[in-house]
Amino acid sequence: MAQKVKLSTIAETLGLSTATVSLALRDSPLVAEITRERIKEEARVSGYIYNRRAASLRTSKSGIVGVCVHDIMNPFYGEILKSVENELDRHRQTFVLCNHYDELSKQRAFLETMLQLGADGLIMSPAIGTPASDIRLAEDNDLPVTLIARTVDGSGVTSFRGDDTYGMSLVVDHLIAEGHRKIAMIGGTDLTSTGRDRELGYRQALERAGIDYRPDWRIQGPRSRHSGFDAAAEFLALPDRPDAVVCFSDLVALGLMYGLARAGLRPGIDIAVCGYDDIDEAAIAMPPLTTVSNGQSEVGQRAAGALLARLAGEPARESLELITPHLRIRRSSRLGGTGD
Amino acid sequence: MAQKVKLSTIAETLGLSTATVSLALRDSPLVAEITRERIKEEARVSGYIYNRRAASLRTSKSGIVGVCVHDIMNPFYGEILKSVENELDRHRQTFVLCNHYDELSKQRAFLETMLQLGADGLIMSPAIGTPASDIRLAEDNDLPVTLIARTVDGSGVTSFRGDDTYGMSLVVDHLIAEGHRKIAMIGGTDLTSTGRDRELGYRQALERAGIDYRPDWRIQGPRSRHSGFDAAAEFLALPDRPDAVVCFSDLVALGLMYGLARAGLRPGIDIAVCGYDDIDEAAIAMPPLTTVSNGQSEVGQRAAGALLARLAGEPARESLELITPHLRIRRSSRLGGTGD
DNA sequence: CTGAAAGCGCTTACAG
DNA sequence: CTGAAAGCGCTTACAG
Repeated sequence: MAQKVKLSTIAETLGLSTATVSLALRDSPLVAEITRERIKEEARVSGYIYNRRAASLRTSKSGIVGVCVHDIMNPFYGEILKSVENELDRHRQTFVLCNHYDELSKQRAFLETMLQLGADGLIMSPAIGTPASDIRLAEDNDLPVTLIARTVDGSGVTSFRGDDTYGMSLVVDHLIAEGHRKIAMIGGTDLTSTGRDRELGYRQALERAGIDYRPDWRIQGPRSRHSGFDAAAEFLALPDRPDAVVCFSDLVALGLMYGLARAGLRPGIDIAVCGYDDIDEAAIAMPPLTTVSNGQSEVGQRAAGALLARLAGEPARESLELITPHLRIRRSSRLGGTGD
Repeated sequence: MAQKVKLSTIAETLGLSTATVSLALRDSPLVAEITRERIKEEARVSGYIYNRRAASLRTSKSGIVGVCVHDIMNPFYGEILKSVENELDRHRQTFVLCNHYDELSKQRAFLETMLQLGADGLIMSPAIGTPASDIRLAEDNDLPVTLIARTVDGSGVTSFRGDDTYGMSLVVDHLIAEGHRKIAMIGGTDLTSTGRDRELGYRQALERAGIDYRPDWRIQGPRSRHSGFDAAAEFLALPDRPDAVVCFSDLVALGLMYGLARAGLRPGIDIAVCGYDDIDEAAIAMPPLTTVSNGQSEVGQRAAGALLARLAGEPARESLELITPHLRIRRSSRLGGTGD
């Protein structure tokens, strides 16, 4: 491009003012239909590129929404993001992604960048240890925030997530109904609301059934496929080994099943395994994985919707929107039974 | 924030000019050390937020690099992106992600957005059907492009990808060495360079071994775990069924293995299955998957490096940088054999 | 229905 | 070592 084409270039070529050109390109009815068409045609043929930085500097709207999660390669987040993306696309918002890998410094750098770029809003699954003040910093600088999957107390904003305590209790109830009494739980951490809530659901369900909680059957930590795989060895070495396992997530369960299979134990035959999230892979895994549908697409859609409402002027308020999870019974938990 | 703090606010407070403040905040030696410290301190306590839109409007540098791939939820791209992210992070570039899902319109919308935001550069794995002119449009508007994983002829820019033809021939050679003669290939499409090149490697390896290519043993299409799973039925119905399969990707292979196992066929025992890419999961899968390491992190790192060089002023040139793939032999391909 | 002018918040020569 | 002034490319009252 020899010479950059800008509004004023078009205005000069056509003998109009930049004001008219600006209005016409945004389809303002203030400009006569015929003038509008001439202007648009000229913009097209001259290869005009709208300069959003300039516009944004003037209007203080950027059309950018930031999205920050633990790791987009995790299908659980991926599925949420897909529905967020869908929703934002329809409102012509550009969507800027970031992984924080639970490093507060990464999350802060991203937040700072969004502030500097004048982002219109932020959707985040806060990193471990996020203080409420980080979220208020954004809000105080006109950057509305909506939380997903995890909660931060005192943030003053709306969070969307599944009802993890209830969901986990559904799984454990199911295993108990299948006749299991020795049920381990693998994965998750006390440091996130998700981890705490799912463990609570596990303990409550045991308690309701009159089964003692055994700390040695609670293996904390794993949150990925790989660490689930690694946990198999630890599980197999457990004293008085349980015959059923609930996992923090599907990813952990799928990794664990690989690990158990490698050790010669057949998931769904020798041992019951359940996951959490009902990611796409759960239904086709071998064996098909019993899990809890955690409403990823609903979380994404509602979170995006709530953020758009904030952009449209709705005030912030602290609230927790719980999506009701559903049990998906498949073969991995039905020893000797049938199922898909 | 009652009142937005800007450069001029700081300048007034301190009785300095905005020029001095601007220079000081960017650590210019033109400003006296002591003045610089006063300014930075004031910026800190007043909660100043640097306005990148304004700066970028002035300098026409935005600090943004766009990255556009088929689907970031695909671990193959995820692994590339992780290393791109690493590299860009070190140069304090903000990294804006986009999935095009092989829809040209989505890719174009993203390209347009990057142009409007004045992005400094673009890394992309071009959508099916991307014309060279789309890439030249970016280049002509001062938006340097580097391609990954796929190539576009006549683009005039550098591409980084694995040597797919050679890589696929390694797998097929290995199966032949294991004694297989009836080898199917599942997945991939003629519409991408990756699909074409991997199929070519398959056919060349067969030819070298004097084995006829059988079109009915070439199942095109699958490129995801789910479609790999679905392809199992088609494969099982094949006339004169092969006893070995090479897949377009690990994801396809992993899905296929789920499908075969569900049908009662044991991958790695009754049938040999190989993947491509060597994603993290391949090594822990059950059975562990024989595959080809495709150098994802090298692709990402070198592509990011090349783009940074372009940003630093290096001219564009059309070239193809092939990363040499390596065979990873695991249990899925060694019927009756041993391995990890 | 269209135009002249100010201003968004920075950076960059240029002057002193 | 610091300041005054112009300008990046838009949009928005305001006037006509």
